[in-house]
Amino acid sequence: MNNLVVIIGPTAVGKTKVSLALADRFNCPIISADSRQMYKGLEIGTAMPTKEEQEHCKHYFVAQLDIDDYYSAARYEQEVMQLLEKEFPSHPTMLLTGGSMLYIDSVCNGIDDIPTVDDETRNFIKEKYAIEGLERLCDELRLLDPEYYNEVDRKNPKRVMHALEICYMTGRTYTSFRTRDHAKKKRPFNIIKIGLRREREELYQRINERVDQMMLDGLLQEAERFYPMREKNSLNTVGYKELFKYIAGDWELPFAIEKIKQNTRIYSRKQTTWYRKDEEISWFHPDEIENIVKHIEYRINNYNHQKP
RNA sequence: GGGCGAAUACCAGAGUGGCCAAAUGGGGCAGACUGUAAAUCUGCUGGCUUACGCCUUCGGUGGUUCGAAUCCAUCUUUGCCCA
Repeated sequence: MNNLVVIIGPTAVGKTKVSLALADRFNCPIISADSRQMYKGLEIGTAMPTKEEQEHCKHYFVAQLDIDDYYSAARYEQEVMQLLEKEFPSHPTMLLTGGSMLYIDSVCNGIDDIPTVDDETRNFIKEKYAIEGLERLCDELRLLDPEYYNEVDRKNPKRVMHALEICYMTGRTYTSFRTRDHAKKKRPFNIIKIGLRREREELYQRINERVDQMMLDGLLQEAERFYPMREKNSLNTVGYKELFKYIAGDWELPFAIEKIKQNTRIYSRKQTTWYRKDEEISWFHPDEIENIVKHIEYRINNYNHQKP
């Protein structure tokens, strides 16, 4: 059986370094699971693997989208599954690493097949929301999909709007697509989840230092380059959105930099919240490379012995 | 030396006799999460408690009052103005 080693951990914990070491050991390419590193041009702000690192080892899903390209976790799932099918014959152990938990979850557990919303519907609902407000949309959702109405976070416009989009576009309830059919999504490979963690104080220090380094490396210039496209979703990203405020004249630069650090810390905590409920993760300190390798080898052997 | 003012929870800052454990914002912490997720949204934030509730808080002390963050006296610190 083939193996997918998934390296996860909060931002700035040191995933890149560990995954490069593991790629060497297991002689395989790296599949990135980072929703922002996928975009071209965001090298500094997303701490994208460097040219040298990418030459040293093949990276997938890095710098391949344009800033205004549409993308989604579902599309990611589909593309990763295709890629794995192609790669497994020559690389029986593959590496997936990144901080975008929804993307990782969609690869490990699958994501329901829900149609992609067309622009027309999207704009229609968006306008409806702008004119009528969230409460009216909720009222409508209660009529169109009472079951989901009872489950959703009715204060979260994105959730409510998306459900309505599906109802409008398909003429079916959003609930009818949310089957969570895990049997259908059962993966034909072993998944080994490795979590990387550090003491919070240590992680925060690394975050702060990394942000300072990004500024030295030219993050501001990178942000200036993308300033005209600042409304794009892909640029609603820590590191850029704060500098856009500075460029617009709303914030002082030192304040913007502090906000980048602060929002990065918050982001790291949100990631941690996601990890806490996943009991399949085996945790290590990023410096314990040898232990991580041993653990992975042990798991692989174990899986193989279990097979009849 | 004289005059006026200010002191409120981690910070800023409302409150000027009971509806005040104290608005609001920031910060912090926790959580949710299936379609652009580094997004979006939620809860908590004096102590004890699952909760009802109880206890200790609004610079210090002492008063007035049935009742004080709020009124009075005084002390301390501090800001501005006149000398």
